[in-house]
Amino acid sequence: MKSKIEEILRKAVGSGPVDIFVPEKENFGHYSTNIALRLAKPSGKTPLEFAKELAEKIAVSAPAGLFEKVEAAPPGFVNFWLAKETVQNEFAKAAKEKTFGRSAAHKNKTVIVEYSQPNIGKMMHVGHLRTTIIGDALANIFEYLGYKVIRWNYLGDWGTQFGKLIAAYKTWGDKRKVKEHPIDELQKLYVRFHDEAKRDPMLEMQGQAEFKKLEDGDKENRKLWEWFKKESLKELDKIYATLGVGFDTYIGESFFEKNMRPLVEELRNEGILTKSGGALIVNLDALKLPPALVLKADGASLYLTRDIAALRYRIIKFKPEKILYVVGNEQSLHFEQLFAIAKILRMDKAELKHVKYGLVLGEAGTKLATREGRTILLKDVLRKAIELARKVVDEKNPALQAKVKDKIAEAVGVGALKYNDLKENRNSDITFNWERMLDFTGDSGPYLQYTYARLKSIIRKSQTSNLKSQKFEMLNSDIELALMRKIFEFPDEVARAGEALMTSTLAAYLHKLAVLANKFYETTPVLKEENPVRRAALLSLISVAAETLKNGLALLGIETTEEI
RNA sequence: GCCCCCGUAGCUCAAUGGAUAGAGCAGCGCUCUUCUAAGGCGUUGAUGUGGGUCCGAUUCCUACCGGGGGCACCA
Repeated sequence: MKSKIEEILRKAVGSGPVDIFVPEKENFGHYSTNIALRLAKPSGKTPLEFAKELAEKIAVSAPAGLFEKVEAAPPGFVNFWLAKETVQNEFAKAAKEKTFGRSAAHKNKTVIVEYSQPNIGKMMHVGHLRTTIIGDALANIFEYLGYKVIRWNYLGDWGTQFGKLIAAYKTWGDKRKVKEHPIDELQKLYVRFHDEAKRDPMLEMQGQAEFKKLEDGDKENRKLWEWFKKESLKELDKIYATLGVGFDTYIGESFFEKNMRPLVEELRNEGILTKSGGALIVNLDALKLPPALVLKADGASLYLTRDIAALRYRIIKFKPEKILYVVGNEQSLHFEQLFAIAKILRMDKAELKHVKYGLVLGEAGTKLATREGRTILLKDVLRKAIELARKVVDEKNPALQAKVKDKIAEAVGVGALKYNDLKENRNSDITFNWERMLDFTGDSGPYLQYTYARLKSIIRKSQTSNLKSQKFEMLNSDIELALMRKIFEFPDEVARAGEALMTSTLAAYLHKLAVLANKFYETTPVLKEENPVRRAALLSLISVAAETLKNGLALLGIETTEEI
């Protein structure tokens, strides 16, 4: 609908960009534009005059019966109200299409979304939640918009940290213990290493040496590394299963190990390498960036070096239109440097975007650090959320079967965590707060899931299988029309989320949709409706509203259940 | 010191340069013999400070104040 009005508007104003938006309040129209405010000046008219003329022009030129009215409003808006019939017809179209809003417009375009990126040998903590669910949601959105999406879990499976882990294992490790609880033990070793390294600087060098050996192909270190990686992946899979998140590839940093030497050669040939304190750097003064270190004095590679190689690989192999790096704010400099070097190496054909987000800070408001043992484990957060959800289900809906309750608890617990994060768009840091994360009321995941379940409950009780009524002229009340309009805004909202790389606008839209659905629920008794034609139309409306909620939540990676 | 992010209601967050700055929580008052009260209705309450650009600034520029993060051999 939005694009249709834009087209009409474009015809009326001639050329140039036009922009239609849905105003906050209905008394400013169903759709609105501020174009008169922008175009009035060169015409010598006041914005309001310009808007009035534009409104009159459109009222005449628009297809008959499309609008109920088109009005100018101070200081110079043009507001559009759709006719009832337009709303009903447009809704009918949405109701007919199963894949409403899904587009094929970008069929041949590839987007690589890099997200989650856990480190092998360490447990995932709350910080990983943001990258994992934001990345997953963006991947879903781009798929919906018709892109070919590559979901890339770029594992942190290489680097000095493994030298440190290997050194720690060799010094204090107990093979039997590690076999029993691999990740717990490895994490303990890692923390101990950093703890003792504070007192014993030799340890740090030992760690670096072990990594160098690993990178040089030392058999024992290689074996240990493989073992740690295997165990880590098992652990990670459990978390991803709970989160309902999947990937197309787990190719991580270690994959690019073999590219390090040629890459350094290439950088040398480009003439952009400088020696500095034994290490090799790329000077980025011209771009007002600090120098980027690409090879350590001992000849071992670095995160950035591997990232350059990974970028090269992706561009050659997949020819993506965009690469989205869903990584925390704290790595801004790293990506500025990476993108700068990409430009120098002429690897900037793809649109490279650092999709950044604020840090999750501890309850004290400071950074959580695994290496110092200050961390909140993701598995604990998930477990706690699901347990709490289970308690609430028991309270609210005790009659359900235990198995059903478990399923609901998982959907609700995980949904609450995800929605809580995805509804926010700010780059600002989040201070970790159990209460807020596990709030199941108000503008929350469970609220949307609850709305869905309520709607489905009506349909179940109606004992009708035919939900295909198209007699939408029977639906005339303000709330019914408002709900229909909100539903067919769905594709516009998905497109907007994709353009802005933002999940918050989509979450806000779904919340508004749910508010309308609940208002409808409270004010319109459906099963008591005596007119069978209207009853069928109402059921059809409920069915489409529920589907839209379900589809929207699915884009955010949130499950819905029939009962809650 | 330099760079990045942020500062909106008591709290946690919204607001593609536009209209009367939106939600949720907490508070207060209603609302379950009616399709799930995880709900609905009502109500109290906010743009860090000073300049600037603009017809119009929470949004852009600038200075300051405050919080968080980063700044070479971690990732």
